[in-house]
Amino acid sequence: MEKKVRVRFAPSPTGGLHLGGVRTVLYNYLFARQHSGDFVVRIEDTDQNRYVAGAEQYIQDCLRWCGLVPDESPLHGGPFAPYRQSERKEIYRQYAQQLVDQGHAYYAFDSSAELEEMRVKYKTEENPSPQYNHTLRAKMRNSLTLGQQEVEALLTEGAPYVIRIKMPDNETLSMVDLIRGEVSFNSTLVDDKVLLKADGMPTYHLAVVVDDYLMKITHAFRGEEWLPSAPVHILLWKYLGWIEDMPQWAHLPLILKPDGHGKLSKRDGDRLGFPVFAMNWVDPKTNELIAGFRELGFLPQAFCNLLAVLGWNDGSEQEIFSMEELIEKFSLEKVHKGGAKFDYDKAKWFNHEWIKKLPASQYSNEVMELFHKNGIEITDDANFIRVLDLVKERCFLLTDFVQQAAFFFSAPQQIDVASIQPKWNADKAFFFDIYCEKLTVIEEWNAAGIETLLKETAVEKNIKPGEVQLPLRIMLVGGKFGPPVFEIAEIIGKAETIARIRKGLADLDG
RNA sequence: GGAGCGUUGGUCAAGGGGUUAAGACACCUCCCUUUCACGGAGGAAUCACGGGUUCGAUUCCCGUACGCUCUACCA
Repeated sequence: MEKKVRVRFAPSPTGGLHLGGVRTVLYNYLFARQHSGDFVVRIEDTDQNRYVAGAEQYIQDCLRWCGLVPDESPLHGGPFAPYRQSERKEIYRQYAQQLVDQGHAYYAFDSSAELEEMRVKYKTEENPSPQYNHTLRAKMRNSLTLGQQEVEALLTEGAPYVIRIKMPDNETLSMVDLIRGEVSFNSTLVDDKVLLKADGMPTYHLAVVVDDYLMKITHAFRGEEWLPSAPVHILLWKYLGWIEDMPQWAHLPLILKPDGHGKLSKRDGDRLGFPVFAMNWVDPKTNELIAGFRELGFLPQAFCNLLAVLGWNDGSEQEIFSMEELIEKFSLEKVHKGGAKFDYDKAKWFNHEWIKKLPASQYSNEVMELFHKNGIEITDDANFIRVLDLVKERCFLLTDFVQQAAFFFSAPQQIDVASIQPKWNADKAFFFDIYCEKLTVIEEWNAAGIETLLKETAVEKNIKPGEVQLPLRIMLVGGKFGPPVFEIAEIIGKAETIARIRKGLADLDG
């Protein structure tokens, strides 16, 4: 049978796309690819107040960066248009009405003040949050308690109302979750959820069922936090007469805070100093910039990789997976049931592995942009890529390239004289003077030659070659880092090498 | 309070009636490198607790504890 997988999103009140969201899409994507099925990503705009301008485009951009949506497939394209919830309002209303007509749902006219009153009135120690359920609904203002005439009068005069599902008493509702196996609930314990809101928009519960049916969805993955509302959805599929077509569900484990417990949130990122969003996001209300993995220097391959293995493992020792390998090896059966704490150190390790694994040419454009932002212009692409490949094993983030490679293209602003000074003396200064002169007339400019010359000159001047290597490095790169010095000298060229040594000598003098 | 779900080192985790309970990140020691990394060798550290079942439970069952999620006209 043809599989049709869908992911549904609601932009959070502040917007942004967090780790859990991307992972959900990723698992969906892998599953869809495995079964050569369709893959649908939808974004809710159910509540205009919550809908954040730009969120849709932003989410699409993030997913594109991750390689999870092809460019030609806009999130809301496809044969079942319209896709936006606001444009489907009438469809939901029609099914809600059907449920009322069949006696599975009812009108409720209670105002929010009345609901609040009910919650206070029936609140007890044993039951701190009373629910609008099979017992309490008899005490509220709804079409079950009001006479038919009164209900009709209220409806014709346009009184605000919602449609609530009428949960049956003591029925066992069960489903087979692709990850957890059979899960069951007693209907008595669940409340009469609102299906259609007073503004005529559906709640998630109604929308998800109606859309999944109409759009012929066969598989739906969502976060574990949805498990408690599964009985409502099962009942809806049943009451609407579609139970045979109910998609298979998989409830994914949560991504937890690195410290303590609980769902990972944006706040944790701020607090602990790591991103939780895929890409930079500016909260339109506060103008606050929330950092994203991409801008912080993550490779999409690494990002997907680390997300994939946070809650899934193929049983082998392999940890680095390309998208192709993930498609081949991913299986829902091996997804964990328990949540996993996010570990930023490990995340950086994944990125490091990918930086090393990929040829620099695959990310040189991004790095070039970073150089540009730091005021360093690159003119020779081939040379740039060569340098990146030379230093990449020292970089955990793309942004690390700036420190690790900037000195190849522009002389260090300032050198770490403090590291040389203690052992500096006139003999060494003299040595470098001579060395510069000899470099000027060296025949072939290559690392081996530059090194041999240094050693010979040192021996000649009665200095241990090792003692001048660190000063040389610091003069050339500015600090104690970077690849082997002689290779650096070879790449930056004769004139630049000599210039930097002379500059270094001057700095040490002063 | 209730319901659902979960619990292998600090973290991610493999495994699953009999094992020296893999591996990775982080941490520590050493080697390599007269820089910083990479790399290599080694170290410390784990089956939440209590009852069963069993010749034998980390593994199966039941409790307990703990944690999380939900308990909105949010998703």
